[in-house]
Amino acid sequence: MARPRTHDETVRTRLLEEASQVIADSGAQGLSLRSVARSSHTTTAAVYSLFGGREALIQAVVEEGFRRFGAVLAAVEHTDDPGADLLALGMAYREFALADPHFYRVMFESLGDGLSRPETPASPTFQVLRAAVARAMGLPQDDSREPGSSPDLDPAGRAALRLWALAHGLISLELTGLVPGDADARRRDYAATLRAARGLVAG
Amino acid sequence: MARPRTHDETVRTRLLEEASQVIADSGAQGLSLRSVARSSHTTTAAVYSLFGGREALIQAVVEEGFRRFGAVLAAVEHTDDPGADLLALGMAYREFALADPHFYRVMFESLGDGLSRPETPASPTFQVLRAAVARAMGLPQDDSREPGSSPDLDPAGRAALRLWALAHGLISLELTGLVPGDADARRRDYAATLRAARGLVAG
DNA sequence: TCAGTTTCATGACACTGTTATATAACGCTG
DNA sequence: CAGCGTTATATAACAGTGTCATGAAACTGA
Repeated sequence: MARPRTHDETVRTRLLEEASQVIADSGAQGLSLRSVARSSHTTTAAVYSLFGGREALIQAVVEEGFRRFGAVLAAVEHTDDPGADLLALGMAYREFALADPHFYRVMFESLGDGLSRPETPASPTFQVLRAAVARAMGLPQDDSREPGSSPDLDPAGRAALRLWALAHGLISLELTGLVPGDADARRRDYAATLRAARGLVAG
Repeated sequence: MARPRTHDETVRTRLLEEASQVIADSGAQGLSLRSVARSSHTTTAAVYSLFGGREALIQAVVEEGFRRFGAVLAAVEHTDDPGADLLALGMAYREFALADPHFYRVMFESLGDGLSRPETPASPTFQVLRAAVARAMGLPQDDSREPGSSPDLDPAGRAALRLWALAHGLISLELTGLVPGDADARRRDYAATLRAARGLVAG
């Protein structure tokens, strides 16, 4: 027919929520525009006018995911022990990933689908980690160099990237089922590995 | 019609090769049974009788990939410097992943699609890494404990898993476009990070 | 030779993303 | 308030998809 009244919850929001749910449940692979449109009480045309297509809808979900992710990491409180704070950050990171594995995968492991990744080392989410590392290293918390002067990273940024890679790698292997042990053991090993990673922030 | 003569290259092999090509080019997402069947001069029914379906075909490609991967890693020569050997292994690992990013992704990042992962910490490919770590640590090269006695890892296995996670994490982030710098810089940083990871094999 | 099994071509089914068309609702301008 | 352009959305069609049932040809082993 034609354009019906917009409800309290706007169509765009409903589509985003339903799509997020499907992606969290079964990954981006299992996302069907038709079924998402149906459970949002609209049609696929809405997806095209509001987002641009299937890929763009997924991209919107990913961006929403990064907002949530940033909030989770930023909520980790600062104590007077920067090393402990860093570990807490790593545990929060892991918890987020394991809570919604499919979601985490879509956020971090897409590649080449034309998605523009909102999470670059310059992004706010990364800066939370970088600042925590800088505290632990006794360095200034904000990158003091000229903004945009160079794509390279300062020492704290480099260390943060290494820690990030380690955490992400462990979690990624764990999600793929390649890490042995039960859930508790894996959690302990993850924490122990992060603690053993002090050397990564030095070199 | 009916079953035509089997050619020199059997249908199964052709399907596997075409599927590998498509996956290397555009990932598992872009694999269409119909187009793979067409370029293999057969029909989709062959995929079902020879493999079992789309998912099973992908799984077969993954297994073939792990065979190639194992061969690449096993081909890294041993010198009298176990530390350098370990680094060389890491570089070979990275080279394999960057040569066919889609392929690497399909191998390591699937999760929950019902694929049974042939690459577990007990698998031969992992054992290549574990043995190299054991040499570098001055430990016996083969896991001397009762086989299957425990799902846990021995010290060399634990260290190997950590190094694996670090390498995989760095590569995964790099494939997603989250590591700054040009290709040379990224390669150097990767090597530097592996060298700095000595602490991971201690704790 | 002859049953039994495997391979695979054909065709149908339900489903997919995308797009063209048409129309209803909104936002603006006068 | 009237009119107009823009946007949102329903409908319907198109080409493509994975899967499966049917049946026939080719292998296999006794």
